[in-house]
Amino acid sequence: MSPRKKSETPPAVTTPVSMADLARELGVSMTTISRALSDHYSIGPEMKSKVLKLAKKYNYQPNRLASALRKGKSKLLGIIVPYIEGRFFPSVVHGIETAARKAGYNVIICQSHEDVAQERQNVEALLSAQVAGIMVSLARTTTQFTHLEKVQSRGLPLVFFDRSMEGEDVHAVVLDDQEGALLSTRHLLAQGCRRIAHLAGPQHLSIYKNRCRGYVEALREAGLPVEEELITYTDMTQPEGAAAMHAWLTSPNPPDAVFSAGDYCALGAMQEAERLGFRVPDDVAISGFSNEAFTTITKPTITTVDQRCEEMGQATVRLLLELIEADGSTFAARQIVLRPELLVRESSLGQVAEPVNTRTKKR
Amino acid sequence: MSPRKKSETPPAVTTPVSMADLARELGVSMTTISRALSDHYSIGPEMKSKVLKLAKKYNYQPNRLASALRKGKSKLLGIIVPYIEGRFFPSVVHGIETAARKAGYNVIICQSHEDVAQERQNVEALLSAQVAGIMVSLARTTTQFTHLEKVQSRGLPLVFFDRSMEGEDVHAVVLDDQEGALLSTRHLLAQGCRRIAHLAGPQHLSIYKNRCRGYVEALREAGLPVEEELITYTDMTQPEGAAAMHAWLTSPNPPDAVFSAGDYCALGAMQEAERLGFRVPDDVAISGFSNEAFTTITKPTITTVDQRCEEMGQATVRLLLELIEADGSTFAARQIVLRPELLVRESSLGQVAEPVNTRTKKR
DNA sequence: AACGATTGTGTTAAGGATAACTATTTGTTC
DNA sequence: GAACAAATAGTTATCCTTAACACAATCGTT
Repeated sequence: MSPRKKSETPPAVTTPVSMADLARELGVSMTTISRALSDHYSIGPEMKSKVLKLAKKYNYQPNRLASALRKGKSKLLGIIVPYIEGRFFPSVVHGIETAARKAGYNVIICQSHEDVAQERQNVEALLSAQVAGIMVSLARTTTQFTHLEKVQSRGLPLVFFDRSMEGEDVHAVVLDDQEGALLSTRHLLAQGCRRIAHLAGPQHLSIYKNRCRGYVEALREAGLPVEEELITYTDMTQPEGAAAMHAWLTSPNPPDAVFSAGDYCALGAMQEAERLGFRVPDDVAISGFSNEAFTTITKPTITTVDQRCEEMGQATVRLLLELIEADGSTFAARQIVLRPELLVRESSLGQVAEPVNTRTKKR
Repeated sequence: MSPRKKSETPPAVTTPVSMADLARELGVSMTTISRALSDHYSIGPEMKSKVLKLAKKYNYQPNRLASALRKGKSKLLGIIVPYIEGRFFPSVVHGIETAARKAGYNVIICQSHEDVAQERQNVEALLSAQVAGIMVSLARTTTQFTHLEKVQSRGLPLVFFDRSMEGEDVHAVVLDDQEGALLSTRHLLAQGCRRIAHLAGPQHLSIYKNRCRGYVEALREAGLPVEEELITYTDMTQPEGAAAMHAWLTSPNPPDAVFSAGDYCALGAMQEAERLGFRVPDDVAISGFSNEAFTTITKPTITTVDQRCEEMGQATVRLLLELIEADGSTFAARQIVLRPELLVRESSLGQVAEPVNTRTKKR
């Protein structure tokens, strides 16, 4: 009707071909086209190949909006993360994105900036974008979950990763933090260390609580006492690591190793130790957690625990897609626990050369 | 017909309310609802408030799929990056995501993995997701642009960021790499350095070519000769930086400063210098490029150039949205050039204490 | 008093894909 | 050879929102 208002469009605008175009050209109905493209049984092989050929010729791209609208199911997945910086989340997102694309899905990314209100808004945004499912790693401040319950009441699959709702009947992919701490502390013990300190994180966060548990477990295994003055609670930053280390090393009975629940904190501790004239690992061994990128470029390189970021992303997508394809029929909550990997590096290697895993992640 | 197979759905599935529901309840037509919600002039204030109230009561969320299908314009933006790791791209994506959300758009992220074929696929995926516009940072291997021309021929706004198509009639947001290199080299000169070497990157990439130009420009300004043996071409990795530095420092006439076009390479150079017994910055000053996270935690911390990641993301979105809203009417190609910021740190600070900017980026 | 302008609302037809239901032809079975 | 099943393709309604067009009522104007 209305004359399309492009009076002069230098790069001549071409409209994408639709099923109707193909149908017209072949003199068949749109249904036939639709079925042929989705390999429906009711279309003969001859017609199928004709349609496919024409579709390729015109480089037909299905309009996913239309498809999603009709089917009530889009090819979009939503993902909510606290932020996309540092090592961990970009890597997980990378894993998610790769796996999702392989399955023909696109991913919409939202950041909560560690804020519940923002997280709520993200949920709304994703719902109104009609995503087929949501993956979320909770903001630190999230203690109420009404926005997430709403997702489920919509019948939308929801999978948590890394930071999950604890003890609830939810689908989740998490790391076995306790195991990682256990491996790391055991390693320090194996290096001959006997007074192992722990730089702990905020204990209301389960990941840090579990890392502390693993540390304690390893000491118990070895028949060593858990000494209160050897555990310092920090916010896991570099300065606090340095401060804690300073206190320990200037005390009458300093530790001979430190297991930190985070790499930044471990770094601070290491730098402070060296500043005070202690050698790492000779005088005091150090291990961290998270396999931050910088742990391979410090001097010495820092022993740490890898969190399997990519695998976590892949597992999350796999679980979510299963739920989406099951279409609400399976609701046995599933928790996937990934095994962390200890990466032994220079900061914890005693002179006693022994067969250990010195492999670092390839990139 | 087929009995919906959820025999027992514990979390009772509620269907989202649609305009039709609101219309029925108020006894008006859907059009009225639609108009009231989009604040159309033809709806009376009384009716408007009634509709708004009801919409809020039922927490009505518009179905963006349907809206986008009808309007031919979705609230989705596509973004194609080589990868989402390291410092730069996550930060830019972060900036993009934040700015886009503020404007009511969601962002779909794709990775090309530095591969043209993948990039082509990404474009297809975004087109079929019916995004309203695309932001792209080219893969290194991209030399043909048919897939991107297709985007424009669809009438879809396209904005490049960081890695753009050179010399073409395109919209782009880039960093002034030459300026950054100029600032950095000038700073080394101001520190009293007179034999400044350059760790250069692959010269077929414009960013590295421009950084080299800036270096040369600064030397010229200072009336210094550009010596061939003081420029080494590398792939910008840590080992190659170390190798180059080794060669320089074992030569008869070693440089007293190194400007590296990348931080990793600068790091390698710095480590090698120290290994050879040279002190940084006293014997040889060093500066890098990119403001990678690790540059603040090495010892000494590394002087570098910040690439304004967040601003780049914001500017990219702003430009793209302008194009989207202009709806094909403005096609004057626009190039936005961001000014880099020199971050002076320990690796280049001579004993001559002078008033310089020692600020590092806060996080 | 009649007319156009203004205001407020309804009708209807897209937009592209798809699923339920129908209809036709061919092949199979007893 | 009649009945029935399988194979193949078409009709039509639907997903939800929006926009062009139509329509009715109120108002001011000449």
